Parts: sequence; structure tokens; C-alpha cells
Amino acid sequence: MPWRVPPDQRKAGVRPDPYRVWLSEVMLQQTTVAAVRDYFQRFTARWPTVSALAAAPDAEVMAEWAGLGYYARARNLLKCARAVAQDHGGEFPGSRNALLSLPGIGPYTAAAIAAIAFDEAATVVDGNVERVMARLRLVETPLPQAKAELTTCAAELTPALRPGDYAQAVMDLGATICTPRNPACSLCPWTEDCAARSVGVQASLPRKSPKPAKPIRHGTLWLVTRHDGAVLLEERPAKGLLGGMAGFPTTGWDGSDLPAPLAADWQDRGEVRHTFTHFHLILTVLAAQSDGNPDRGQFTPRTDFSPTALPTVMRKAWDLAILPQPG
DNA sequence: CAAGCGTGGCT
DNA sequence: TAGCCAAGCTT
Repeated sequence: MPWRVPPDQRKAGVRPDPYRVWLSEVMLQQTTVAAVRDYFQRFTARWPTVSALAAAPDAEVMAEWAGLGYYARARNLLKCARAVAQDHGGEFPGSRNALLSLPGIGPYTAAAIAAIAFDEAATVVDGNVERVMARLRLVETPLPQAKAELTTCAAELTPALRPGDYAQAVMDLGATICTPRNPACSLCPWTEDCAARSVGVQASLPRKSPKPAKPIRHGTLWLVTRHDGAVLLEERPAKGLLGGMAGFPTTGWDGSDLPAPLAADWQDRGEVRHTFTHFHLILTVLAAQSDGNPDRGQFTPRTDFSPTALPTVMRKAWDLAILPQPG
């Protein structure tokens, strides 16, 4: 993985760059390695240092993050970069406690940066570690209730020697061997120590309290193109769903009923279905060509617009309305 | 502290 | 295929 320092360089005394550790850890929050890899490459190529990122315009960073999800991470990424640049002389603070005070850095990420970049004996507790600890110590209390107990287990195992390597190792163990469904216990270095395996219940741990069903919500999206090809976009409010991202004007998605951004001869292009963390969305896509003056948003020249700069639900609407219709 | 917040891959 | 899941943070 591009954010890791290869073993031969590690043996030569090379420590990971805290900027790259931080960026990768934020991207990896609730996100798979496969999804992160290309985003990490693009971010580090475009902004090689935290000071370079701090100087970037908000809209460019949000556009580069588009598609990765949990967009509050991108807003906090910029806040954090600017805090490091302005309040810490462009260098990440080296302790877990100092890192914790920065935007978007919580208990897990602070510990991960402190351990991996600064070799502090901080205890990392992510989903992988929770699973490993629940099995190793046979913790049958469901998550999230068991979080505190699992953190205690993890802390008891954190070594003073090479805590950064240990942190990555225990997470890798969870990611590759102590996996959620079919753990490869025969390959596990802790197989003889594992309390869950000794009684055969490892695959059923950790227990999780049931999640509420996702409701279905409905809305309308308006896709307006001007005759010169410009596209009507608006920046979504900074807080809430898709906060700070560019998108096409929509109604609210919870029953609120905003009007169309302008009067036009709307064509029904069909429905977009998209599932967010806590609801399903069915979006009716209406398209029109108009040179009118919109009440919301602004026309963006077609040459300045790329659907890759949009969150996925918006990109789906674009594909539906603009791509050649099947048949 | 429970709820809000994305997405894509896998079964 | 519909649900589950992933290297969580904020309020």
C-alpha cells in the first residue's frame, strides 16, 4: 500500500511521513483499502505536504474527495491541515493527546498517527481490533456496548517495543486472517491463545446489536443545461448530508418540498435509486434546457464541469439524464 | 450517547 | 439480492 514505508527502508531508520499517515488514516475511516488507494495517490501527487493542502481552495479538495463518501471527513481534513499549518508550524504534533484536539482526528486516528508515525505506545482500536479482541478474550457483550471492555483488552496487549509496527500488525491480522465471516484460524499466530476458538464460537463474534431498518425517502432532482452547454449546479449547505459538495438542485429528501430552480419544460428522465447510511432514496430526475435565470445555483461552463467531482448520487442522475438512452 | 453521515464490494 | 460490512468522527 502506497502509504506504507517498505521494510528495507524501515530497517534503515526511515519513519513514515506523518502527513501521509494522517491522510491515509482519515481516508481509511469506514472505507476499504481498495477504494482509498487511487484517492491517496491523487491527493499526495496534487498536494505533497500538509501546507500545500492547507493552501488549496475548498472546492478543489471537495471535488477531489467526491465519490469517497463521508464528506465531513474532507471538510475536517482541510480544517485540520490549516490548523497544522497555522498553529503548529506546518508539522503534525507528535503526541496522541495533541493530535486528538485537531478536527477530524478522534481516538482511533490519534492513536494510529502517534503509534505509526511517532512510535508512541498508543492503543489503536478500530473495527478490526475490536473483532480480534472480542474473539481472543471471548467478549460476548454486543457492540457498541462492548467498546470500553475491548479497548481495555487492546491496551493490555499494546507493547512498549515497536508499538507502531504492532498497531499495523494487529489491524492487518483483523483485515486478512481474523476476518468477519470465515476467519483463517489455522494461519493465526494467536490461535492457541484464542478463547473464542477454544469453544468454537469465533465466527459469531463480535456480537452486534441489531440496526434499525432503513426508511425509503423520495425527492426530485432538476438537471438544467443551457444552450451553450453550461450546467446548473449548486453548492450544498456545509452541514448535513453531502455537506459542502457540488450537486444539482433537488427538493429536500424528507418530505420538504423546494420548488424547481426555474420555470422550464421538464422532461422526466426516470428514477435514480441510491442507498445512504440510514435511508434509501428514490429520486425523480427532471431535465430541461433553459437559458433562464435560476433562483438557486449557478450555471457552470461545460468545460469546467466534470461528473467525477460530484457525489455518487449526483453522478448517477447525470448518467441517467445525459448518457445515451438504452434502446 | 445515540443518531447522522457514503460508498462499493461481497455473500 | 438485499443485507452486511470496512483502518470512525461529530454533535
